[in-house]
Amino acid sequence: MNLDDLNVAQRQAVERTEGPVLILAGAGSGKTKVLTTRISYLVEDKNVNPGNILAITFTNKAANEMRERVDKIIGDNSRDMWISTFHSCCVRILRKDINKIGYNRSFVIYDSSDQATLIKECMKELDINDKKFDHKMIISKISSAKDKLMDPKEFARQAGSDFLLKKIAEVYAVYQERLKRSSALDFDDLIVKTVELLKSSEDVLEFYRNKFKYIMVDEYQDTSRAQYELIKMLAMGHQNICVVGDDDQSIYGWRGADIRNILEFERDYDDVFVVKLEQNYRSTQIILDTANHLIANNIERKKKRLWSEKKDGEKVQVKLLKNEVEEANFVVNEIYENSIKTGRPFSEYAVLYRANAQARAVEDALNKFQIPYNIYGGTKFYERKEIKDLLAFLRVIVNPQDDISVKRIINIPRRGIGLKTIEKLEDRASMMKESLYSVLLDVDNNSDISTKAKKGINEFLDMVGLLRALNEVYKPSELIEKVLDVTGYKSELEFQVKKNENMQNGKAEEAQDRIDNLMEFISIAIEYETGVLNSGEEKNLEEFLSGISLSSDIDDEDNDSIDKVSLMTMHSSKGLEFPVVFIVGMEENIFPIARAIHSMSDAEIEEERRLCYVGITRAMKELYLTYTVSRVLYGKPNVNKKSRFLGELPDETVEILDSPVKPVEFAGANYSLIAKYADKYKNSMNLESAKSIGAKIKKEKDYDAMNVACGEGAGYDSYDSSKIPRLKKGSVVRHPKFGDGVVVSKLGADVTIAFNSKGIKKINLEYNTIEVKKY
DNA sequence: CCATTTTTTATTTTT
DNA sequence: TAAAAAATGG
Repeated sequence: MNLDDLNVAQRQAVERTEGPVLILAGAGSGKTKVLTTRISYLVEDKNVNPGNILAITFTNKAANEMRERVDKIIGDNSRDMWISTFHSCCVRILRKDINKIGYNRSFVIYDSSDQATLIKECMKELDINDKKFDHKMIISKISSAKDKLMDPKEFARQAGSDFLLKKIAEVYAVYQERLKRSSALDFDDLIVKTVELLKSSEDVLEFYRNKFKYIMVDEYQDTSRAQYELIKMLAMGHQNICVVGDDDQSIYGWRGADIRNILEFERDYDDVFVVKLEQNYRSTQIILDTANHLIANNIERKKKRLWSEKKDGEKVQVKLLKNEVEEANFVVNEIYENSIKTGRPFSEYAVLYRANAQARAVEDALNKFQIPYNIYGGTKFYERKEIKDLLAFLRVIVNPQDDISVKRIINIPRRGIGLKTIEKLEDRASMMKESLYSVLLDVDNNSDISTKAKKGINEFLDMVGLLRALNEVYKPSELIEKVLDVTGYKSELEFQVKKNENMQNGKAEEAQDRIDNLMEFISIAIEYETGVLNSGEEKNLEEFLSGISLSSDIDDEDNDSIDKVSLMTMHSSKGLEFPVVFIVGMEENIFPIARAIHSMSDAEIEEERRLCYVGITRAMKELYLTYTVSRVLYGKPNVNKKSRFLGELPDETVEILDSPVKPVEFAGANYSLIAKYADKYKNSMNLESAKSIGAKIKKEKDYDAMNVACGEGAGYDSYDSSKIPRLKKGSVVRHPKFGDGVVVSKLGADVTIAFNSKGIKKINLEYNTIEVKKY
């Protein structure tokens, strides 16, 4: 096999096939290339049977990409290889043998919202409604317990006498019981139960240890303790385990990723061969220097330094704007001008942010400029109501024990089964420790249920019976059509469209959208069927459903080729790259994000810093970082200091774009003063409070709040209909780039200005901020 | 039982 | 602000 286009380190990583190998792969250092080459090398040069190879990734996208690339090198040989995500690998193992630990092999997979519903039910059953017990908090505690392979008993033991933890332990126990009764596993269970299976059955463990003679794990820094344990069990015999990761890109600690897994890999295995991939093929040296300098502030890390052969490049641009609207306008204008200047398609630009809510302002600006964009994240296809309803029907067909799904659809379409009836049924189910469905089957012998409800329940049972019979005959896609038909779900939506057609309430469009989504779902099913046909596997509804549960978003391949700007959180940008990257919202409390009440621990700050590192290293050629004076948060304007991360960047690689005002520095400087008046506003201050504090400081009420917060009556102007009239012919202005000038003429937001140094220029105030001299 | 109004509460989310 | 949860009224 030809390894000529690998560098020395990459080559070492490929050729060291035996024993434990740790590849520390910096951002953009070609780790996917190394992994795919290594897999191919094993097969082609080392004559390893493809069936003996297991390659694990975290996302379907990564798994698909890896398989594709391996396919390209070694052709159809890759078929017997397991290249999959942790979760789908576990599903495959569990479908075969989960009965050995007392579960039903046709289990369903509960997603996070099913999980939330079930947790709430468990809390109700235990009479826990105190406001102190937030179901989300309980979910995350249980989830992190599972990440550590802690079962309810162990959890209760560790809770000791702590009241809160004891209560959570109770919920955890009931929750697991209910899951089992429903033949359901949540995402975490997929890992936990696989470990349990391997621990309890010597045969199964032996089988997979023999099968997977070579194991590779991608994104190792993101593995949880449970995943670590799983891999360790499988790799124990032959020790041919190769993990790839970058501790600096560990950004999922809050989701159970244990950074110790990678930091302590060398301690866990004997004679570990460590390779560092430090040559970056993605970014300019300027961008790498910026990222290196920032991440050097983290203490808990393996030292490494990325370098690139691309020595020249643009400096990182840092820009302060007045608020999130102007920030977005600046970004979009910059994209627009840059694309005209360089001829880059819009797909080469990305706007990254800390929280999804920040996308809105950017979206508005892009719409105003009529620039096409793609938002990643947000509401996912499979989380839409109509899709969830349909999925619930399908899940009940496969597994009527699934209480959560039964409850979801029992009254769709309406059959007079209300909350009261369901409550009675549930009580009975939990009393008898049986599933809801078996209580339904016995409804005629149940005296507390009204005749009307009984009738409805029997209708429901008949319908499910019919659909289950149809499932024996039809393919998934055809069955879906039957479901939509038999349940009347589709005709109900069609009726909604008709009914609201002539009203301007948007309901017709909404119903039509839902129909379209359902049709889209059918084509996904058809796609699945043809895909399965080619691979020669079984094509049943069960497999189709687990596939769907395990795929987060539809990876729309042709969507990538469409010329659109990408908007996403920094979390979802991991693994991607763009020639031009904007990171918006570089402010304290936004990024690093503020956590409720308590201040952040060092470890949390370090994770935020790693996230910033991930964001920066997405950029290939140009990088912009923006922050604002004030920003509307939860409906109220807030003033934040600029992000500490900006201060951690090296001076040499950063260019601070001239700003008309320096309010954030002022705000920073004034914090000690403000703090004197109101200590509680030290970290976060809204304009309301700034105004009153400012008034005390300045003893002058007429300053507008922002100027007070900025510490000075800067008298600056921007596009704001109420302020525009202040700009007149003859006004003296200062532009951030062009310096002082005089307004020559004004048409809408377009102002023509004669600059002392640059001559006459037309400036559009929608996306340029200029300073107006105070009268 | 169900639809509408009021109140509450705000990360990130590969599966 | 804006979405989700809870409360209320028909």
